[in-house]
Amino acid sequence: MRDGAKTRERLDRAALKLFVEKGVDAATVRDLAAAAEIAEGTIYRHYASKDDLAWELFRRHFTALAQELETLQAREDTFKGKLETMVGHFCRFFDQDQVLFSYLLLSQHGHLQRVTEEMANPVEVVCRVMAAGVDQGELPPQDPGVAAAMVLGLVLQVAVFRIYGRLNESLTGLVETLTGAALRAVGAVVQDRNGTPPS
Amino acid sequence: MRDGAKTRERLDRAALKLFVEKGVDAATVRDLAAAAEIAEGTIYRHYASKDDLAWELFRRHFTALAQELETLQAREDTFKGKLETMVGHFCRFFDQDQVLFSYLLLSQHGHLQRVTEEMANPVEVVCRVMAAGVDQGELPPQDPGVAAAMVLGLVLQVAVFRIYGRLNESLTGLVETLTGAALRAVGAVVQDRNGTPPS
Amino acid sequence: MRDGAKTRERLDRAALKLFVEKGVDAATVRDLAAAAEIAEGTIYRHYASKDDLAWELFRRHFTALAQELETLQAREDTFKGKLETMVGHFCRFFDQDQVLFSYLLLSQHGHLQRVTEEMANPVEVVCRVMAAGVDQGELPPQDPGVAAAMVLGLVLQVAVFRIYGRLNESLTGLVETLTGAALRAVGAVVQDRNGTPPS
Amino acid sequence: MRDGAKTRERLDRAALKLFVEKGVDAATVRDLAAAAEIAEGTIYRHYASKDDLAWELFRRHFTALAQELETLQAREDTFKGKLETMVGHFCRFFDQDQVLFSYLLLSQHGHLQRVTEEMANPVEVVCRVMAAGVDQGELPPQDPGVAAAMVLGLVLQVAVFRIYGRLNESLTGLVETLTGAALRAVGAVVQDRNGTPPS
DNA sequence: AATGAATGAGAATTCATTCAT
DNA sequence: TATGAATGAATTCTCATTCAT
Repeated sequence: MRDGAKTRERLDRAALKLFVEKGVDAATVRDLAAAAEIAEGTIYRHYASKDDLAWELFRRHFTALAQELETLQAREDTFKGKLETMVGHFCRFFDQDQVLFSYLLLSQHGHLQRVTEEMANPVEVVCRVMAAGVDQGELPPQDPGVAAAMVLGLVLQVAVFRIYGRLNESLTGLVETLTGAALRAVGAVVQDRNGTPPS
Repeated sequence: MRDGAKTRERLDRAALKLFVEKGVDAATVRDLAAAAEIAEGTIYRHYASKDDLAWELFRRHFTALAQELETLQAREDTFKGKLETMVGHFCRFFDQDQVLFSYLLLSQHGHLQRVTEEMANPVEVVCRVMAAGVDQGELPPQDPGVAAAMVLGLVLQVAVFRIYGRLNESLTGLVETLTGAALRAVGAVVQDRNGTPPS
Repeated sequence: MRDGAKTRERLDRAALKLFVEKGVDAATVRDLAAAAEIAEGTIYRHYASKDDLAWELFRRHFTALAQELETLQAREDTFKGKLETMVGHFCRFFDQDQVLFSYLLLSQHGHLQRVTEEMANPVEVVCRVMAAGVDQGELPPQDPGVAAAMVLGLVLQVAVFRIYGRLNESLTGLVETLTGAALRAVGAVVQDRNGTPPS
Repeated sequence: MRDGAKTRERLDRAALKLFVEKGVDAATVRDLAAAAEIAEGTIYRHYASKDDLAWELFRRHFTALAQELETLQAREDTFKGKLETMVGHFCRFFDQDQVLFSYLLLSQHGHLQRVTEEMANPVEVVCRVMAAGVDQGELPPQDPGVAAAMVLGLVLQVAVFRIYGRLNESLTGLVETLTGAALRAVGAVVQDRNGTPPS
């Protein structure tokens, strides 16, 4: 029982790492077992299949991220507050567990078809925040979907640049920059470049 | 003698389509041959391997896109002009050949490791435009890499939303919105939401 | 768990037999698996490739033969003794395991390029015995390489005739004939046809 | 007609060379066409199949060699004369066209099954000369098959050593050595090492 | 006769999964 | 639970041969 949990934890981390390094398809069960230092057959004590492992890792953290974003944005009253806290969370998440963040980011296209409407979904959270911002008049009238895409892309592409070594700063250090840029992009503020509102 | 060029054209289109639909790994050589209505062996008269086909398709259009962007931005004198023309090109490209655009967008993570410095690279073009904008004082001082990531992400994520059906408008119809958002994000203009400069 | 050693043994014997019957190239992996009564994939748990299997089978027994010849010749003091014991060994080897002997004999040209200087080599053993015979004055002055070739050819071609059904006697029954002929060929004895030294 | 003959000649030489270098199975039709500087399809204007080409090259020269040996030995009256002329022919053949000789020598095991009794066969010629030598009392009583094998092996293995670089002399230079060794091996002479009969 | 693109059967190999221990 | 040898279906790739030009 104890051991089972530890074994599974080792497997999960090893899988995350290999899936990011080589891609889900290219990482073989043999690779996974070797990296987790367990036997190949043991994987099937914990997951029904390799695909199930990949999906389960995605689903688990994808929904967890959605729930975290949901909780955080709900605490804030203003659109600006919600956006700031969400951008901040993305950045901290990236810095705290780049492997996991990269997995969600890079493997999403292989999993998105299986994501159902019922599942907690970070993209939906962002969309809803945008729609609310427009509804509340905190944002100029616009397609909330477009706004969500722009904000999400703005942050995630910086993560991609970081992953590929085009950028070396921590994302946490860029929170203000990104938040400011996002707010300006969606027209939430008309202000100078630094993201600080005019006094 | 049979016409090799036409055969290859059929193969290229079929491969692009299948690679986008199922992913490079999941699309089998058998699938490709069936979709292109050629024999499996014929594929190997045109490409050394399935991977070579996937890579060659990526490389060819990735560098072509870079060259197009380069040509277009060079025609413009101002940062704003360069950005507008680049965003416009992305949007038109998407609307004209969504399959090809999707291939470049979704398969990039499987190919980026093989991209060398010598290759024409759309990301580099955007980065250089940003750096020049900062140098010329058209943009507030900032990390050009971060700026490039933000602009690129802003546009590409809208394309992703479009691909996954979250958005239904043509990207061409969003050119002004995206350009305005991008300009504001990097601090190139201080203005209202619509991207029209204050009179 | 299943017994890997037995599986491998079955595979080795089946491969040896098929390789001799049809040749390495003509024997398919499917043939091998069927003959060994294992699955095709199982072959790759024991050898990296069909070629590796063929080479490993060659290498293993080629060096073993060299070591046996070396041990045997070292026990003898005279050139004549060394030659007799080596010819005897070849003949007994043939009679005891014609499949294995045939494999070494018939497949050699496909493997000889991979034989390195470091590997124990039966041909080298024979060459060294010839050189020593000349050095010790037990043999008239002559090129030891030519002498080795003649002795080796004399014995091996009889094996070839046996394999192709031109001869039906056991090689063991020909040991004295072959030894005598070999000794006379290299000028080690001047005597009558039967290999018995003049009294 | 003219051209056809030249094309075929180029193909034959290229095939011989490649078959020796890589083996019949490993040499592809593409290789052959490239080496002969003709199109792949052209090969089938001259031979029904790759196997037919390999076999035809073997058969043609195998039987030619048999006929030459037959003619030469028939000119000689004594066993010794016959053996000398045959050994001489093998050696000259080797020196004049090593590629062709090597092809016959190294590819024989892949073709011997198709050799019929009716075909002129160099091995048979040697066997018949041996049998006649025993019948005429020029040779001590012995199995002519064994004698033929020994003589043949003695000469051919020297050729093998030459092919693999263990020997550097021309075979023609070894004719006397080989003839003497062969005669002594089969008991045709009782004499010194040099192959010169006692005066 | 010659060409070389296209074919497709068949080969080697991979690898997720099963199962005896 | 854990192991890792064995499985075999599926995959990639090869290459002798065909055939339209």
